[in-house]
Amino acid sequence: MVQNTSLRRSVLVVDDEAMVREVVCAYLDREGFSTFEAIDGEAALACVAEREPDLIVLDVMLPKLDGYSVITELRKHTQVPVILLTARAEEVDRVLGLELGADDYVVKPFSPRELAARVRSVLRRTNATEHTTKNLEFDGLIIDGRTREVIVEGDRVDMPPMEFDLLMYLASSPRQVFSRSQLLDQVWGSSTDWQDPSTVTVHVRRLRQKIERDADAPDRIQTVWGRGYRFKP
Amino acid sequence: MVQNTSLRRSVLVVDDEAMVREVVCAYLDREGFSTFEAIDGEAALACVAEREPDLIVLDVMLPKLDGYSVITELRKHTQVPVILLTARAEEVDRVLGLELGADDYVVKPFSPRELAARVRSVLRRTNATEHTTKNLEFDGLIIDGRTREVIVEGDRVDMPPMEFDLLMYLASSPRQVFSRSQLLDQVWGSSTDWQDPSTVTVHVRRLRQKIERDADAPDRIQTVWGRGYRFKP
DNA sequence: GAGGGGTGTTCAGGGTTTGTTCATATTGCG
DNA sequence: CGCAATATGAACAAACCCTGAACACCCCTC
Repeated sequence: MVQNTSLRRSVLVVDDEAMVREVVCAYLDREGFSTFEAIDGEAALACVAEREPDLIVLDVMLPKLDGYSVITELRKHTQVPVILLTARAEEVDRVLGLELGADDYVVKPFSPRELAARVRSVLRRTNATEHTTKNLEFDGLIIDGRTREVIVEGDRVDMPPMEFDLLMYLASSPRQVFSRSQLLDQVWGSSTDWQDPSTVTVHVRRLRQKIERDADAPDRIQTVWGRGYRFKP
Repeated sequence: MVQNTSLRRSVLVVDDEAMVREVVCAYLDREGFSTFEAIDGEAALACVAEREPDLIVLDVMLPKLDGYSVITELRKHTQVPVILLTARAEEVDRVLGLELGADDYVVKPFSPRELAARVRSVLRRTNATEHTTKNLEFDGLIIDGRTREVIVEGDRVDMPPMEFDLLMYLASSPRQVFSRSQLLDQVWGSSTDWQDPSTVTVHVRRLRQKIERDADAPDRIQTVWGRGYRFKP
């Protein structure tokens, strides 16, 4: 059994077209995921048993064992998140797919960008149970990615998922400035084109109330006027 | 080799129809991008080699060298983001099947607004992962493009967005003289029409107050009478 | 199912920082 | 000395951020 010790999330891409696998994997690689490939349903199940990916991108139309059968089989053993690829809108039996336990579906043709966004989104949702994330420790602030606990000045602080993800993301690149749009893209991840950047503002405020010594004079999460926010270690 | 020193993101628009190029470029210009145009695949590759754009908007149907071939060629050397323009929905299937080396695609007819949104979205993402922002260090002056911090003689100095951009631009090309109009063009961008060159003067003054040892005898940012300003390393 | 707490999102108002303009003083050049 | 370019200071306008509260939603308990 190969343990996935990497900090990066791993994604298994299952499609019978080599070009699709290749392109999707290349893109996800660039996005910071580690990727595996499988050409059909049987190979997919074998790979899941062996590598334990954090998420599976699964084409519905597959030789040997189709996507629905793969999900059914998977669900006997694991709760690994699945994103379905379906060829055309008309063929989408979303009810069937989702009832079988898929977490999301993407209709072909899709843009790799959109798929990556869905992957991030689904991983975020299912984050609560599995994590291979890192632990960060600063002066008076400890962020435990494994247990999703935050400890401020020795006190354990309750942290909702979104706020934790935001804090984690900022703290992962100390001092770097992120715009609201970037944070929406990177932390929220899905369909962010029409979302309100002020969502970020509000979450930052709540975050500050929890981890700042003086909420009126933010020190850890600094505002960079006109540009975004920055975590100060 | 022309260096793209502008702080604005540059976009190369490739389409054989002059009207499309014109409309798209005009809109992107107004949105704060600097734009280049290419009429066919060969011209596109030449432009990429010469200008190194931050993103490429690429029509699939092109004379001489079609969009797919251009991407294939591009990917041998660079990871520059590409947004494909496709004339018909059916062609999108080919995009998926053949050349998903693109980061996104837009189906004609499209609204310039939508295209601009995609451009921004793709750039946000790629900008977040690649640290293309530079760091500059001089004697007693450190400019960190990633964190947007300036450190003068060891002291961290708060720097408003515009002043930082201006300093960054000047310091990126030490000794080179820039006229006020050039700076307006490159740092401010053509987003706001017909600006007052004195805006530059004021920002230079404030900049000097922050980074000069003696504000009355400017050393780092020198005035070149009748010509403009120059950064001295 | 029906409440209830917790979470994520949106919105409008107010305050602050920043960007720009303008009038005036100063500097550099012929 | 005259003219043009640049510097200065202050005031205005715009952009931006924070606050507070309300709404929608999900999950959990009962």
